Amino acid sequence: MLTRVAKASVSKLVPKVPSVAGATRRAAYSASTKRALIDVAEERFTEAGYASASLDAIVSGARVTKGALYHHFSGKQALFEAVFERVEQDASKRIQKALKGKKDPWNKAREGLRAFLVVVQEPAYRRIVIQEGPAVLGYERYREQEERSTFANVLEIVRSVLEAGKWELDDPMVQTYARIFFGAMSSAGESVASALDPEEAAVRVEGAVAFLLAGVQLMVENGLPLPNALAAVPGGDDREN
Amino acid sequence: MLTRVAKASVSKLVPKVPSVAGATRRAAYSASTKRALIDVAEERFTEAGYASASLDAIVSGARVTKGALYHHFSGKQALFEAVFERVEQDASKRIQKALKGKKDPWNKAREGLRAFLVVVQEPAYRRIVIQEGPAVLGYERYREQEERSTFANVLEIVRSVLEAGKWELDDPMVQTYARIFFGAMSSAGESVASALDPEEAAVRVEGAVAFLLAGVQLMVENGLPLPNALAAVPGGDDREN
DNA sequence: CCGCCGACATACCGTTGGTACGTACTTAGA
DNA sequence: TCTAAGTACGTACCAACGGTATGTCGGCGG
Repeated sequence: MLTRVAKASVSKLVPKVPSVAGATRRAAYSASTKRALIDVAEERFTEAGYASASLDAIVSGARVTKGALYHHFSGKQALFEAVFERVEQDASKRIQKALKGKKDPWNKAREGLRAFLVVVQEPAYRRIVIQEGPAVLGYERYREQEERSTFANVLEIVRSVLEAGKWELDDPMVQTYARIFFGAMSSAGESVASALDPEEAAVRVEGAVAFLLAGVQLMVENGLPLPNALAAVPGGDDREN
Repeated sequence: MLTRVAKASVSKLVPKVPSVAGATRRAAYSASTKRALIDVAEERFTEAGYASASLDAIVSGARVTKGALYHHFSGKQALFEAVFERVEQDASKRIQKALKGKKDPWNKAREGLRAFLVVVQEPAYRRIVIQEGPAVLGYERYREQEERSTFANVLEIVRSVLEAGKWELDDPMVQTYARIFFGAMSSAGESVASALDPEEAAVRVEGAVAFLLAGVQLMVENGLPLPNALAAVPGGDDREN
């Protein structure tokens, strides 16, 4: 009964002409409840964390029952993954928008960093993607998801920066650089978000990254060596001390 | 009964003269079972993950009951934290050993990185510290723990590297650099450990970091600018495109 | 020798994720 | 319009798990 009311209350979402995309009315209802589930789940997961967010709370928040949940998702983890995906793609789009039109690799990097530092301060992204993502999904699935969203952005930025140099490096090496940067950004983002003064922390992070970028830039301009060679530094194998 | 046998089998750990440190025999028994709990817990947590590792399995593996567990620890999370702490300190010690005697900051950094890349390939460290640590402990407690172990090592390395430059930067800034590097290393470590060819991946990571280090080194030698200034780059506010 | 207390064991509870099954409402087809 | 089919749920239930309350046994100080 309550369910009926619930459906009625969101019925404005139902397309007037269920012709092609929205298809039938049933499908629209269905999609609506699925959305509601994901919405509430995102909220609960963000607030309470994955383990402490009970399915009962989620389904009651979405004004459905577990039957509905298990009709749309194979389980709690699948629901989390759906939420994860949406949060990730949201973030990715916003970062891409910040990159829009920027062409100079260095500015692109700085702008992307800034956008990321904004995104990473949102509770949902912090908790769901950075904090609990790897643990809940497992590193494999986590990586797969990232690969086609935020990490893709980082990869693009890193690639364009590295291409500013004349060295040509194979794709795995670019991936390696991107991995390193992505990890750095995630960690930095967490520390920014949890700092007493996030603004100040963000400034510090931007400064630090700008510094490192300047180092790379210097090497580019001086046309310098070994981009992907190992640290078999000629100086000496450290027989000092 | 079984418990009795278990205790007897490890009774060689009991000090012959329970005078000062080991104290009474009871205390020694107690410490022994606590150790056993942590041992088994580390194993189970590493294999199955935090959520899927049941307390029943852990206590039965340690040949005790939940009564014993809840006598020594306040709950599952506390047990995890004990395991976490041990794994972390183990890793920290090993890294410190690798740093032993190295004085040149750049070599120290490279050596520390190499040691870290070894440590991070051990399943226990990967799973407990990197993957599940932040999610289970929460970022706050996670950071507190790291602060006094592995992160301390990174901090020291970063500090010594940065001090190679003539700039003086305040402590928070050094912390920021260390955070960035630590995050980079964690992520890189994960990708190394989960790569099809960890050896090759490790080489790539070392190469990439060496490259970045070379950039910093270049800036040091050229006595270059703005270590902690923001990227208010004079070049232009990016009205390009 | 004895009373006490620490170090467990045992039995039990509430909650949770997950499943099996029932059912009402839609929609396609005649 | 009527009906058969199937989708999209709701309901009732279960096993497993983390956690707790209480009992008990053996060592240890006096």
